[in-house]
Amino acid sequence: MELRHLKYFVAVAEELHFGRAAEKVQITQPVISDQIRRLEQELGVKLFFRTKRTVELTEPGKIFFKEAKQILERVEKAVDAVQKADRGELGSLMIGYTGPALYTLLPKIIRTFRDRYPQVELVLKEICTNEQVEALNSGNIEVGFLHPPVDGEFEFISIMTEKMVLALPEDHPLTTFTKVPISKLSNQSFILFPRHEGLSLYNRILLMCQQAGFAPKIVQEVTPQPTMIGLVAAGIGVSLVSESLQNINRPGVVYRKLDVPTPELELVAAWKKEKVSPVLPKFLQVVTEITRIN
Amino acid sequence: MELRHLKYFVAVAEELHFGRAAEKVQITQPVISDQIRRLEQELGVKLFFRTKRTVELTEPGKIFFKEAKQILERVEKAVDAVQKADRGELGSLMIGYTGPALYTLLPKIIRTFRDRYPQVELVLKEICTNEQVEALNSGNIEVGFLHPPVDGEFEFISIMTEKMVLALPEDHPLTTFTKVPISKLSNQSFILFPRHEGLSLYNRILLMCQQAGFAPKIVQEVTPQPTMIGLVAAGIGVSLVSESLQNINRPGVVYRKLDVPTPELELVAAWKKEKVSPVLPKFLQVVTEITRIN
DNA sequence: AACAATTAATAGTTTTAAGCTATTAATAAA
DNA sequence: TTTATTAATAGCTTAAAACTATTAATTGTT
Repeated sequence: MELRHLKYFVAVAEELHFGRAAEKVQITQPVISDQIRRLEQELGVKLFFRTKRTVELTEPGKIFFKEAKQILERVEKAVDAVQKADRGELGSLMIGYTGPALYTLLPKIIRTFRDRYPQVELVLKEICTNEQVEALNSGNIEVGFLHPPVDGEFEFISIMTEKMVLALPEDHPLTTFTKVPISKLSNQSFILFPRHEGLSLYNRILLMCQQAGFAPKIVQEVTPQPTMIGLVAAGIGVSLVSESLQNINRPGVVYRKLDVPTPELELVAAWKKEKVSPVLPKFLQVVTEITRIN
Repeated sequence: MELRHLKYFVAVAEELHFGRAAEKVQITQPVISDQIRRLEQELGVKLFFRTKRTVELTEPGKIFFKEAKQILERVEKAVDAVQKADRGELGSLMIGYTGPALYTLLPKIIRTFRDRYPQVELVLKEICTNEQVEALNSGNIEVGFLHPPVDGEFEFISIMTEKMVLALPEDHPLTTFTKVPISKLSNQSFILFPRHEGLSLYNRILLMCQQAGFAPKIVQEVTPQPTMIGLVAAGIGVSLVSESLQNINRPGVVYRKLDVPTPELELVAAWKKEKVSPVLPKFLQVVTEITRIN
């Protein structure tokens, strides 16, 4: 049995006339007669009562009619779905991101993409840069919002570059400075993110301190950044965070620039050139648009 | 696109290997390669990434895989359904019946059939004998439980024959008789069913009275029988009902035989020989069984 | 590095069956 | 009785499904 048989059968069942049914499906009448006969033979079931003049569905025929129509509809839908999927308008996309992405452009990108392609399911995973690299390589995510530098062959769109700012408890003596001299930090307790969460940035921060002549006294390594400034507010120490974190209004915390250039945190969208799913280009298009506007 | 393409596609998607897939669907490997290529071309969508050595589903391919599997399942179910319907194990049956059928064997017949063929929907309609004849002719019902004689070409199974009994209010003077002499009924108020509800029986009752030398004084013509004996209980009059009605225990009503032979009410299952649906023979089989047991 | 094994694709052929035209047989309507 | 309608049949053509044999590319092994 093939879809053709179902198509012809439905046509005859609808018209109850072999000639008109044949016309409807664009073939000649003897073909329809023959194909219905074969279908009945294969099923072992008489689908029509027919004389030389009249055609009528049998009871089993009526049952099969309902089924056949639904199957043909289903097939149409399947074809539509696979073609939509091919155009990237249906399917799913695994996305990795870091905290800083979440506090800047990612929400807007997600919202815009959702509006434009509602049939694509976006699966979001907050994971750090080097785990994103692994996930991209293994195919666990298709695109990552992460912080260079990274090893491996990736394509990039640069989203933004952020400076770091000093987060202080509001009653801290250093809040009197508009730009805090870095030398004043030599005796401060530091709250930083764990080293493995951002090796490059971590090292650049240490380097900055080293060049100012001291090694920072790190009392806590935590993540994510909202937790870091929570500890700052609690008076545990000071912290260096990306400037976009100021978008979150956290009582008890005050932000100050340093008097030296700080390490910069670049956010990029990264993906593997090979095995790009149809959804990805549509997503990157949105990323580009949103990045350009901001 | 034909079901064949879906079948081959699903095989390749499951095996991710053209050779093994070919084996699975019992054809040779080049055929599968060719058919998948044609399918992709018709859809306009690449379903597999493939090298000379490896096969992998694309994202649209994964979408289509889910759909295709479900469609094939649906087809199997449809084939099963139409074959079940052909054996009379699935479908529906319109049944007509009169009141007396309902108080005797019909419930047991229905229950037995339901247990045996749970996928057949029984549609029951309480209609009088001559309306059943029309319904049988027009195809509105396929089988009727009715009371002969009827005009027209029908097949029959005789279910049972009932005598009539006199229904009396419990405080009625005639209750003193074990067998009530018919002559005593000449002055009684009669509650009977409407003439058109059972022309033959009605006439036979009148004839019985006439032979006893009187015409019954009919004060109410109502239906169904439970309503009739309700009126008897209320003291409106006496009634002649089928003896099976005694199965319903109605306080305030007492039943007595007459001293003459009463008209007999035969209950039969009747159907048209032409256009018998596959369900009907299965139903009639149950009717025969239940009738034989009782 | 060379060789063997694996595997999807290609080429060429056979077979199946889909589909066509012409006609027939049966039935209903005029 | 005649005419029109309509499903089925017969015979033929064409399309495509499926086969065998082979190739080309890739992976793994010696």
